[in-house]
Amino acid sequence: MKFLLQKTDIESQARAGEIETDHGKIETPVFMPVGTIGSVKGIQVKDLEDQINAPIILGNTYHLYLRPGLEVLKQAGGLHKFNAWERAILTDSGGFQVFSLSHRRKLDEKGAVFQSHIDGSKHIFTPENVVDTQRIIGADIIMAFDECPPGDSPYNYARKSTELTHRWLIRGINRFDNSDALYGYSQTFFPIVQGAGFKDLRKQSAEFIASCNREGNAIGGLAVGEPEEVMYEMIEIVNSILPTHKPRYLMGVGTPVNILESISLGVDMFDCVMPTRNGRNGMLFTANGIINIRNEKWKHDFSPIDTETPCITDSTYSKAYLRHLFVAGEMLGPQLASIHNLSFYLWLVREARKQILNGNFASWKNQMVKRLAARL
RNA sequence: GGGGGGAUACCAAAGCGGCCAACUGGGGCAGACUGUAAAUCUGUUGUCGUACGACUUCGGAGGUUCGAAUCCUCCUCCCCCCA
Repeated sequence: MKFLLQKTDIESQARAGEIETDHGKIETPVFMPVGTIGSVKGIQVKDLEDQINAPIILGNTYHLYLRPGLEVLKQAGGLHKFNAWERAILTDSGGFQVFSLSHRRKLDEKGAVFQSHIDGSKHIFTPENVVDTQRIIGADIIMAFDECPPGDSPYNYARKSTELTHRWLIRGINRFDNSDALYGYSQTFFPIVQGAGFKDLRKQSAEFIASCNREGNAIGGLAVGEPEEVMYEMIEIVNSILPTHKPRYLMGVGTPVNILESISLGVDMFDCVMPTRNGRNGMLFTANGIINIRNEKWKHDFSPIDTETPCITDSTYSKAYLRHLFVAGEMLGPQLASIHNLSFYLWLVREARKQILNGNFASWKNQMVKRLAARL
């Protein structure tokens, strides 16, 4: 993987760059659609390519390990072959499931024992075997196994957790550096900054992660219950420490406003389930604010959802029709909404990139944040 | 012609003397969702009021009772069975 930093904004920390992988180039800032179990829910690969034009999507180690399982993935020749996605893939390590499935896992120094949410069977995840699994999945970018503590974690817990994540990181790096990619293209390994909502922990963690000298770095443990101001504060501290010539990935974030503010703070890569999950539940993101497409007020509105988002949903269908599909429980509704939302997210980050390259990012961002805040 | 069963809120359907403004489902309306246990979950749905509460409801009209969606009488309408 290579990262080229093309331009840094004068008035903010925003950057435009380009990541090169063996599965294509990724212009940054970028938003990566989440495809947890090897599928961006409800969306075909061809629409991800042609409509949404995503250069990279996510997969999840925990979920893919449980289903379809390593045998199938290995036999398929990796996830790219399995799901027919020929562009880049990043896999989360299962660190988020340490948080989201905390009630069915036990942590110790060695790793995490999960009780499968599918059949209750027990599975051990360690910093080492999570690297092995991601080798088998064949993601272009693989993530360190971390503990993502809740946003309201007390200091002592956050400190211990961060230290554990650091020890796990050493082990993960060691396994990564002593193993090989399986399918003839290269993989890279991103470590993850933790530290919950505490400045000193974030600072220590960022310094530690920077010292590991990997090709890119991630910021985890945010947007997990802490106030937004705290999140921004943590990003600012961490980004003042992480190297500028490497991509910075803010994991799991977020709303369109979160993304613009974080770009402004120097983040290059994002992922979030919001455009797909909320889209399936009838929430549409537009340049002029949020729409709940199920609302009665759209019943007779035959205009497009958004005139700025370039995709089939917007160019073909009206709000009234989308509302009808949702109200009637037609599966096409969630699918079209997901296409729209992802197209909008990708449009937004491409637009941000354009503005950074133009040297007009800061004022554009301030204007966009105001528009995005509306509820239509 | 004879016999039987029904009518409850937008729909379906419980309730069969007080704990009933009325279970439950659907529908309607609204909300939530941030490295996906989610095409899921929550609230609300007689009227007025933020609320305590007040007022009008269980086909219609009368009646019994301290008290009726629930019991009685008559009326209207619907369904089923036998001729």
